[in-house]
Amino acid sequence: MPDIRHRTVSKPATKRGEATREKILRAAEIEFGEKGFHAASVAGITAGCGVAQGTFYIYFPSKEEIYRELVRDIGHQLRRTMREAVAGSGDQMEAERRGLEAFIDFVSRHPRLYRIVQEAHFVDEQVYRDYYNDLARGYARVLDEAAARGELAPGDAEVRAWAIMGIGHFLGLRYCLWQGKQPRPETMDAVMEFIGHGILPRPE
Amino acid sequence: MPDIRHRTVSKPATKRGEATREKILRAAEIEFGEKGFHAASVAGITAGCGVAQGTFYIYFPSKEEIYRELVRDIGHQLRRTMREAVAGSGDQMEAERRGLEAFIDFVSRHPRLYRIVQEAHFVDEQVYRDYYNDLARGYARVLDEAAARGELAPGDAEVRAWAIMGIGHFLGLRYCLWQGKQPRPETMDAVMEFIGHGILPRPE
DNA sequence: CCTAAACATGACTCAACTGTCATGTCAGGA
DNA sequence: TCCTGACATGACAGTTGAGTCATGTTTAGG
Repeated sequence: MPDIRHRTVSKPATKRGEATREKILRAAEIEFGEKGFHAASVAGITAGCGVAQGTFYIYFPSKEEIYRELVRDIGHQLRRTMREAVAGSGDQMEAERRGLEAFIDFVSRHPRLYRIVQEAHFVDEQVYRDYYNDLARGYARVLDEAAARGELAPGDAEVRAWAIMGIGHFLGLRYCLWQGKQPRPETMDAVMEFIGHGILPRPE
Repeated sequence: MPDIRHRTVSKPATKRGEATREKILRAAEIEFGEKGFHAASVAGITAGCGVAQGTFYIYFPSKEEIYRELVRDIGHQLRRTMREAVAGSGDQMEAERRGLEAFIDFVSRHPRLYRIVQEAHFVDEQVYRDYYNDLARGYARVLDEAAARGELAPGDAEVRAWAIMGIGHFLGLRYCLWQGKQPRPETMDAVMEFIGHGILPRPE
C-alpha cells in the first residue's frame, strides 16, 4: 500500500477549480460504474476527463474518498427523486406505488449509480450502512404517520421499511438490471398486491 | 494483469491431494470472508493452511475460480439447510416462518459465507445470478404448489419468491450482520405478519 | 523394493497502480 | 502590467501480489 499522508485537500477557490473538481467527479462516476472500484484506476478517471493524474490529488485525498463522496451524492439524488415522486399522493398505498415506480425508474436510468452504491458495501461498509439507514429512517417515519392516520394496519414501521426496501432492491436486480428493461405493469401490480395484502388468502 | 494460461488443473488422484485441496478451500473461505476478495491474497490463503503458494495452482487455476467454487458450495449448503428446515411443516405459512428462521440462523452462524456470496456480485456476476436464480426457482415452485392447495392467495409466485428473498436479505443485513445478533422474536413476528397480510388494514 | 506419476515447494517475474513532487502555467487584484 | 496563490502537469518511486517453474519429495501399484 502506498504511503498515505492524509494531505489536506482544500475546496476549490476559483471557478476553474470548481469546474475541474466536478469534471473529475463525473468521470469517476463512469469509471467506477463501469469497471467497479478495484478495476477502476485513478489514471482511468483522469484520462476520462482529460486532466493529469496529479490533478486528482488536488481535489481528493484518495481513490476511496472520492468513492465515498459519490455514494453520498447518489443517496441525496435518490432521496430527492423519491420525495418528489410521492409528493401529493392521495393515500399511503398510492405513495407506495409511486415510490416503487420512482425507484425502479431510477435504477433503470442509472444502472451505474446503483452499482456504485451496492459495491460500496465492500469498499466502505459505513457509507453503505449510512445510505440505507438514512433511507430507512425517513421511510419509517412516513409509514408511522400513515398508520396513525389509519391508512395502514398498525405494525412495526421499521421492519416494514426494511422489508419494502428489500423488495425494491431485489425487484430492481431481477427485473431491471438482469432483464435489462423495466418490469411489466402486471409485475408491478403483483408486487403492490403483495405489499398491500401479503400472501395469505383473504376471507371473502 | 498477470499472464493467465488457463492451465488445466486435474482433480486430485490421491487421498493426500484431496485433503490438500480441501484445506485450501477452507482457508480460502476464511481469507475471503474476512478480508474480502481483493484484499485477500493467494499467499494469505496458502499461509492460512500451511502450504506453499505454488500448491494453490495445482488445484485451482486462479484466485477467481476458487471464489466461484466457494459461492457454488455455499449455495448448496444454504439450499440444503433450508430444505431440511421446512420439511414437515403443517402449512405454507409455517414453512415460511421456519424457512426465514433457518435463513437468519444461517447468516448469523456464517457471516463470512454470506459476505462471500454478496461480494460475488462484483467478482463474477454470473455466479451471483445463478445463486439467486437457483434459490428463486425452487422457492417459486413451492409457492405455486401451496397456492394450488389453497394455502395461499392466487398470485405471481416468481414475484413473491424474489420479494421474500429481498425481505430476508435486508432483514439479515439490518438485524443480524449490523446489529450483531439475531432479531428479537417480536421482529420476526412483525415480518411474518407483513408477509402474511401486508400493510393494509384488514376489514374486521 | 522400484519407479513413475502425483504432489509440493518457494524464490522469482512482471505488470499494475496509487500517491508524490518538482516544475510549470493561469487568473485576477493592485 | 506584475505578482501571488491557486491550479495543473506527468514522470517517477515504491509497493503489491498473481501466477510460473525448476527442482525436490511422497505415494502406491507392480
